[in-house]
Amino acid sequence: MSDHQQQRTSSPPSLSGDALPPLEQHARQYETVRNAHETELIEDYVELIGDLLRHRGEARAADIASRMAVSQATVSKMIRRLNDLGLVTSKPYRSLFLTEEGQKMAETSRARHNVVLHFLRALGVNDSTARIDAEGMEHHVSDETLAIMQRFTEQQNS
Amino acid sequence: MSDHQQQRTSSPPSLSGDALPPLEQHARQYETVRNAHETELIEDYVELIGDLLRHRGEARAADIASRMAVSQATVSKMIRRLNDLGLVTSKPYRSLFLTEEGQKMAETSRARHNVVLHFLRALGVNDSTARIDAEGMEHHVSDETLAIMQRFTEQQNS
DNA sequence: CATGATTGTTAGCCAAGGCTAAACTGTTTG
DNA sequence: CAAACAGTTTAGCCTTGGCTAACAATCATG
Repeated sequence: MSDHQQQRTSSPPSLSGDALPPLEQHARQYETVRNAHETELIEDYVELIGDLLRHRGEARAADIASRMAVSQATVSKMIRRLNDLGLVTSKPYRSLFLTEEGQKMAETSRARHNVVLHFLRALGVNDSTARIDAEGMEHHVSDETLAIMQRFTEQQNS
Repeated sequence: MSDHQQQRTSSPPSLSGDALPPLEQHARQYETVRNAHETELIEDYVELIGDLLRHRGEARAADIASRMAVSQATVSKMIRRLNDLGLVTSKPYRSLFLTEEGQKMAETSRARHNVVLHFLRALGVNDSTARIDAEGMEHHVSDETLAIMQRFTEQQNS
């Protein structure tokens, strides 16, 4: 029953990089990320629906499915959820529309997305990489950071 | 409720912001994000275990649970998964250790995390915000962008 | 050294977000 | 105008990642 436990011990903090954040703060970090994950997908759908409406005049489930690379059944299920959340109005077998709340969310998401995307390009990231990274990052950037990104981009472009 | 469709219609692309990306590219963006989500949590656990080992000499389930703000049962279940994936070795009721592969993952994650964190600080983001944002962003930053962030940070600090 | 506190595990529940297969609707066209 | 096809929905399944409650092991300590 002896403890093993490689005594790799006593690692002096000075040699082992940044210290652990205080417990409370650390916990808050993870919680924030978990919360973001809950809304992330919803926002992506709403944003995409908004984009389809703006660019195509309609948003069909099939388009969403192919753009998201997901099955139509998955989209259908998600639409019901969006409906229940009061973000879209849908009549069976017809195009979707956003409720007022949905439009607000789409607008906000699109704005965030664009700030991040333009920021990455201003930083010097290749366009197609920037698109991919922006898609992943947009939901994890605080308002504070977003504002800084925007300022940075503007300075770069002047 | 029936005022459908602000006829914002026929939106000329020039007025409606960036065009939709070509379908294939668009689909790849979402796929990349979905894939990131699958490994994200795993990496967070492994990274945290690595940090606990470095700073404390041991990684107990209770510590992980409180730092992640998650129940012990959740941690216990996750540890079995990490075990199955060959990332940690665990004997019941004992501290965890990382396998060689786990250590590699922890190292890589930690490095990414630090690059993003230091980049955000160099950009001018407040420390506690930077920590939160870094936690969320780290899994969505491509190698290309990461390299650019690192260069930027170094220039800033010179 | 017994016992209570702490820590870890197991069982069983739930929601989210995927999937395929099958059923249904709407549209196009022969 | 009927049949075929494209689009949509439903049913039912799976995995992940949470949770609580009950139980088990370990550890401190009176």
